[in-house]
Amino acid sequence: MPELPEVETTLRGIRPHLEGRRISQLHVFESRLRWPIPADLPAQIEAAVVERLERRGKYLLFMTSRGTMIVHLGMSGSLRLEHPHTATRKHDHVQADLTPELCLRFNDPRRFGAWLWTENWRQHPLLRNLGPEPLGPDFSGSHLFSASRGRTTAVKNFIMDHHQVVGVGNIYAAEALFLAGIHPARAAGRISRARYDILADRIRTVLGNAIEMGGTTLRDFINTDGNPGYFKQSLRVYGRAGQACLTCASTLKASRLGQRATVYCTRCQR
DNA sequence: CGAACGACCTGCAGGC
DNA sequence: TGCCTGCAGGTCGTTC
Repeated sequence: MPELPEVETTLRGIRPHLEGRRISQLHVFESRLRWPIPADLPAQIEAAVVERLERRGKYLLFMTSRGTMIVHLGMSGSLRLEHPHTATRKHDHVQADLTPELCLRFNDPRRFGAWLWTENWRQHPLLRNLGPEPLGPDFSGSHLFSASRGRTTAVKNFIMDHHQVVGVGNIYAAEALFLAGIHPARAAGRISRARYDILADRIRTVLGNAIEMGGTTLRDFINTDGNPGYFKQSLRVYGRAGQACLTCASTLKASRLGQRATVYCTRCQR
């Protein structure tokens, strides 16, 4: 499920229930995630007050005075707020108790997610070398342009590399390239400054719109399935291989780039 | 350094 | 119905 808009929607949904609140207990039901959950994570986070909940790329940061809990949803992870006495579901791996009436549960069938602890998140190996936030002030076409000089990798792979820009996953990479009229397999180093300006703008637009849609369907994240429910709305190319291009009506083509499914219009994207 | 690819894991859809 | 294959929203680590 999670691309950047889903992570941002999750953040907005759970933040009001986390910030300023103490995690009284952390239950680990299954520690075998992308990396093993550190054995001392419960002891580190327990009784700590979550001063702030932030997002960096697709990582959620539970910041306390003692350190930061890093949470990543991986490919299939989701967070739900529930009553602690309700039954857990299959693949619920972690539960953070907040009040006698409320806990945060992490469900992740594929277990590609992560729960880690760091005392200095800015220097953490997973976070240290991340590129700029696509919706922040440091991201621009000129940034993509200068970072891509000499690179032969396909532009789709390039914008999905979070050392260049964080948070552009497989869905929105395809969507942004369609909106920018750029062929996904074009070498990143052979795209002009002007086209990168357009691409950066489309990345911002497509992610911003998806976050807005998530925000409109978002309630309070309590007793929901953790799924914002807007996924697949208004996608122009992702999942539409073989169907008609919404711009020129020619048949959208599927291919694979970096072992990821890619859909594009051979006529609109060059 | 960059590029390509395997790896991690479960669930589901489709073909036979 | 059951078995097999391939595919899925991420991204790290290894190899060349």
